[in-house]
Amino acid sequence: MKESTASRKSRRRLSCPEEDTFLELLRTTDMLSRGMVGVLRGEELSPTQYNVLRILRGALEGLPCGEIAHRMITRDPDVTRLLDRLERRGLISRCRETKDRRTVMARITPEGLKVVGRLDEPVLAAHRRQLGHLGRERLAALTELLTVARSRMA
Amino acid sequence: MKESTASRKSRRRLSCPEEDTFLELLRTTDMLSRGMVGVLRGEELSPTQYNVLRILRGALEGLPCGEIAHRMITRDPDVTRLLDRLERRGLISRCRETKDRRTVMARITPEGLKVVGRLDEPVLAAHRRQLGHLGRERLAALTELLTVARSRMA
DNA sequence: TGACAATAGTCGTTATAACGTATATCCTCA
DNA sequence: TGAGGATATACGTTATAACGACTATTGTCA
Repeated sequence: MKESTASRKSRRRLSCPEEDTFLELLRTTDMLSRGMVGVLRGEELSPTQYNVLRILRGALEGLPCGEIAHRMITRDPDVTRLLDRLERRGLISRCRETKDRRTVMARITPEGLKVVGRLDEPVLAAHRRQLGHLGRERLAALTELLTVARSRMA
Repeated sequence: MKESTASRKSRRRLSCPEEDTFLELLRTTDMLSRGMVGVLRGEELSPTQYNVLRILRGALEGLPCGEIAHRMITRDPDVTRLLDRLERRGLISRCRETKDRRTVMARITPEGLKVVGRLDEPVLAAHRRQLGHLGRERLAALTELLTVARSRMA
């Protein structure tokens, strides 16, 4: 194990606890995301698209584009073309507001609801398969740590 | 708070602890990554490119492309073109092996070393700024939880 | 040996992300 | 009221990611 220790030392000469955590976060998130991508592929949705549909399902009355952008997990300033693709597939509809003619409201369509609905079960199953082994307590601890991390992040 | 509770309930009708954790992970990682992107922009490197350079700095004797792909944090099967761009900028060099003529070795150049080197300080500072407030113990706890999560992930 | 599978890397194509800029609409206040 | 700034969205362009198919080289075993 001598050589492995040495190479590890040199490779990590600049590492610090913060960086270790950051890298673990990246790796874990990457792994989880890949799993999700696999599930969503069943309905030919990207994670971003799925995210939008979930948001719109939670607001059946519709939302302005900007609000969608604001609520997205991974911020995407170019909501326009994201919605373009979803509209082309008939999963959402858009219409310009009458009051403030700058804003465009997006709504999920019945077809869109069907698509997201078909994913509920597999998505849930994937989550359980990927993280279920941690158990309630550790999941709670993890969520808590992440919330704290983010709330004080500079 | 009545309405907010109700809407929250309906919005989360399908949520589960695993999903909550997953979403927190995504949000946190996204936030951290954005910070890094900002720092790396100083040298016009994408996170993926920076990752490759860090890997190659840890293996000055060079590595075959496949091994680079294997070590990357976020798996990218298309290492070829990633290395193309880095080679075009003179940050790495490539040459075909003589023994196994299928493999191509990539090495970091002195110029590449300079670029990564210039980032050491700012990257470290960013890590501390973003996660330093957690303190040693919580960082360790977080890293530990993530390692466990990943090691048993199905 | 020599056919065949396995491996390492490359490339074509399409979709998506990132960035800056443009356009339309609204709001405020002199 | 009307000029200037703010806001909401769209779009042009370039870079990158994702997915397959393709080529070259090596290893294996009948």
